[in-house]
Amino acid sequence: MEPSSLKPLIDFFEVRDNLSDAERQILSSLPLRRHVFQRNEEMVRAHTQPRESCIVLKGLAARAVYMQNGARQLTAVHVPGDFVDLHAFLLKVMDHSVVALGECEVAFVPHEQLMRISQEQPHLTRLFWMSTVIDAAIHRAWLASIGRRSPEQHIAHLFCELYTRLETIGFARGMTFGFPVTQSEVADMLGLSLVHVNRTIQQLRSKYFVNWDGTTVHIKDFDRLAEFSEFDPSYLSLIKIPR
Amino acid sequence: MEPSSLKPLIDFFEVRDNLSDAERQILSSLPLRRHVFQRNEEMVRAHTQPRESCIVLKGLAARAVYMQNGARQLTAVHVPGDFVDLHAFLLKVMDHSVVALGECEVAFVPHEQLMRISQEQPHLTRLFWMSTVIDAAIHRAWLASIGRRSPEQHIAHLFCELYTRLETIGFARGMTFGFPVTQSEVADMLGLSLVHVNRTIQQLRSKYFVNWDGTTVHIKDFDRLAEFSEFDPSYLSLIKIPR
DNA sequence: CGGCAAATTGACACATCTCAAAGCCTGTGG
DNA sequence: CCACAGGCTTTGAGATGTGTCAATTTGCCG
Repeated sequence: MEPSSLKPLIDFFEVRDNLSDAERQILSSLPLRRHVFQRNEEMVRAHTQPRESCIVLKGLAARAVYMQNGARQLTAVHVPGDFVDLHAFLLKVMDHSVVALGECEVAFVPHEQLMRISQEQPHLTRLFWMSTVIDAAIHRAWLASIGRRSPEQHIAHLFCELYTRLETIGFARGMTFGFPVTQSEVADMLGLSLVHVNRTIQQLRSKYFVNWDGTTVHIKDFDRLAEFSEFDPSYLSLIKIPR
Repeated sequence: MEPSSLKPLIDFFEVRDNLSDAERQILSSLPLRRHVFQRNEEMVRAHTQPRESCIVLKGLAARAVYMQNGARQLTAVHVPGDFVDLHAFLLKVMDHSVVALGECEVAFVPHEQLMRISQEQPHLTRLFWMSTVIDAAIHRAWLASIGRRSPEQHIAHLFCELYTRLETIGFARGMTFGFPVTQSEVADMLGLSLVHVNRTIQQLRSKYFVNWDGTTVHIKDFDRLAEFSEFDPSYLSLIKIPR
């Protein structure tokens, strides 16, 4: 098997707009520095000033904001094809960290390359821009979840989101996807305690047709889960429109 | 007094990077449709497909996500100079609404203008992009607040954020700023109930050197408030760096 | 003065956290 | 192959935090 490719990134864009051959070519020939991170390793560190931005190729990553007492809040999960750290290109100084959830392979792209594209490729630039704007939409959906959904609904919504995003790029089949995450990490996504997450997951297992054994999520009835959690995928911008 | 100008938008950019005369000129000559919204009016509606994006000129606006039962979560507050709805330019379909908090004057810019800039002005495009990426950073800060800060810290953090942002564009002086907002609206920002917000505010008033009479926030000791709420303004990218 | 909208209070139910102890599973060394 | 260590998951119990409901009070405006 050849090394993980940028195909999921290209899929990410092509689900939402058309790419020209030239654009596909530019993306495919980006000089990449590949790296595999182990569970919990920081691939981008808060307060640093990165000179490259990373794309998830395989596995999962998450954005994390740390508090002084060591607590943290995860603010998004990223799947293969996500240009996770594009934010750094504009922010210059990171406001948060990006950590690996389970083993995670990423590709780093130098900012000079992004700058070149931003100078010469308006359409591709807009697609990059779109990717960060979708990240913001995901943050808003998470804010709604944490602020106004019950813990049960929140987890259900999270699973619907991840399944949908993974399915879009061909990384989920048969209502199943890999989610090698600790309950404590889910607690950091939900802003709850480990113990409460544990109890909530037990309720979900018994009531709402989802199962998660710590490694794999299996959704037994997606529609029911989506209805229960008020999941509406439109915030993921899964429509092909000229951008 | 002439009508509210785009000066705060230009200030927003110039705090973070240098603008050329040509760029300032392009911004100043954008064709604008001005409109004043009353408290609680929706200036951008979720699920619609706007053909223009709006900039706050005066007053405050907020992003809102609505749930089926009528509850809502506010995900950000916007101040004069914020190009609030730039997201619509890339998203095409809105995932959320933008509502006026108190009386709010905005300027709408047609997407054709933004498209023209994105085709011809790479640097200005990056600044627009930066503005949306800062919005995402604000969402992350709010996620951390709602998930990992106490209600008291959360409100304190919110006041620090707003004071800092307003001060930056010259809309706050003497540790005071206008915040003509209802406790119920603050509850929608914090993801809490009205009653709990009321009690929390009373605690803040007595303990933490802040006052808010429903119209104006007065911060008696900013440093103490910032320390208490772990406010670190770096997520607002207030540094002048070439972008 | 009368009428509202918003702020405040009180009482009580329910949700969530913390602490601490068990139970489970897996990899390793003997 | 078994015992044990370490990391997760699960449970229990009691302390706090938050929500809900309903009544009161306050402030502003016609």
